[in-house]
Amino acid sequence: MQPEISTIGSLIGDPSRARMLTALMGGKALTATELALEADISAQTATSHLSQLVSGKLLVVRKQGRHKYFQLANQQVAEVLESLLTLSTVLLIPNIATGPTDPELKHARICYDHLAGEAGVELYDALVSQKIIVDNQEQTHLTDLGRAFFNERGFDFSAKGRSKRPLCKSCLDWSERTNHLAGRLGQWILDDLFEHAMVTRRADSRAVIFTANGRKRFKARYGL
Amino acid sequence: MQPEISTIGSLIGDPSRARMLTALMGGKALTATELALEADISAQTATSHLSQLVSGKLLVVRKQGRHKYFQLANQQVAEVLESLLTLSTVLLIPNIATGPTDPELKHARICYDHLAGEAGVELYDALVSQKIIVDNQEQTHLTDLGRAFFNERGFDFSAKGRSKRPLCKSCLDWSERTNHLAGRLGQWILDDLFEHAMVTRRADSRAVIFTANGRKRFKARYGL
DNA sequence: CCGATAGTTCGATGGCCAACGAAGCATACA
DNA sequence: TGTATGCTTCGTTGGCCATCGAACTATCGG
Repeated sequence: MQPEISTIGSLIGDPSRARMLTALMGGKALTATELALEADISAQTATSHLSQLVSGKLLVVRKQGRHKYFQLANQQVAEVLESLLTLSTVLLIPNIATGPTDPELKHARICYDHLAGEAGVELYDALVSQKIIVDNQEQTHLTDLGRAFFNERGFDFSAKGRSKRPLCKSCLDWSERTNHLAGRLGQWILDDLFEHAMVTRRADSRAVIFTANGRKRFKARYGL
Repeated sequence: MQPEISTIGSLIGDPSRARMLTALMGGKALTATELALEADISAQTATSHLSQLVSGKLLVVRKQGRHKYFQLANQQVAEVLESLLTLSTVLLIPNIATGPTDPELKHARICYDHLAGEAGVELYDALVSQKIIVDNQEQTHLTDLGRAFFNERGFDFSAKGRSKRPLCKSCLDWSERTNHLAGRLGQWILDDLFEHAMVTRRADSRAVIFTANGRKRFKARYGL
């Protein structure tokens, strides 16, 4: 086998060791005592931690008289720590930039059988502000107004008993971090878009592409 | 405080969780059962691990009927795992590219008071192959031949009693990962190089620069 | 409704490991 | 040579946590 990532993870996973490692991120070599103070632990405990870090090859050590100087073993170790520090701040300030980098995917894509991405979120918001649907923490309901709205556009409410699948459901959008519409109604809308040639889709991609005037007709039909 | 890196580290630090996370590196969302199989643990244990990963924000979960689909929470998580995987292979196949990127520093630099970098390592190897010094695991000794060699070149062996500092010492080279010569003899050689104007040094840099014909004279004097 | 499958909760068990006191070794300095 | 300082080794203690059996809820497919 090989040095598992779990081994490295558990080395970083101890609070005292993590504090030592971040202290060493500055690039300067530090002595065992300095690192013990940094981590706020006794010298004995520090010795134990440091020998683990050295035999785990995260640190290298240099003996200089009665001092022992420790530093990060190489650039890769620094990179791991750097990415961990980045992640730890990202977890604090949620998603500045999330989701796919592909702009087409980000704009509109298929999520199982319904519309997701920016277009999906815009649609959802538009339906909410028109009081066609009501968003109520986890649950989404169709209003009477909404029932008329979709009846008008050809949705078959009589087929309802066929399945226990809910009519409306909100689905957390991966790239946008807000809701888009799932459920039978979400599926029907996507079908509707294909049927009226407002969108097409490329083989082997989840991206949904609006046709020439498709976006305009989409906005008109759903009140965006 | 904030999500400490040790928290993230310990989440990755468990072997079962690490296997789940690497399985999710493919980008596909996997169900709890699939991940349990992947990590070779029972469903109960998997539930426990997965809820930890979700509340630690390394994973996001989507409920789809009676299935739960897990995937990496965001790009940063993937980056952390990627850097860990890189590190774990680097630890296997030591240093393709280590040390300073600055070529001057890499080539020759001062390590405390002696010569390090490529030039330092070449010198050390040359002295070993000429049987001037003997490298013996951690300890380096000057041979009788070596004693004559350095006496000839002006090293003052009589000053020995002045200090307990060892005559010869090997020092692990940070960029090259092999030995170079430290100790009183290492110091003397560097002084020798400056004295005979084979090298110069720039203010504020540890880099050692060979002068016009300095490198040639260096090689000649020490048998490289 | 029934059986099957997916996932959960609870509790008990066992093992690992961080922490430090005490004592020891190594080095430096006067 | 003696004394302070830096680091280590040993053994003990205490707490945390991965694991799974048993029993439970939720969902699907008829």
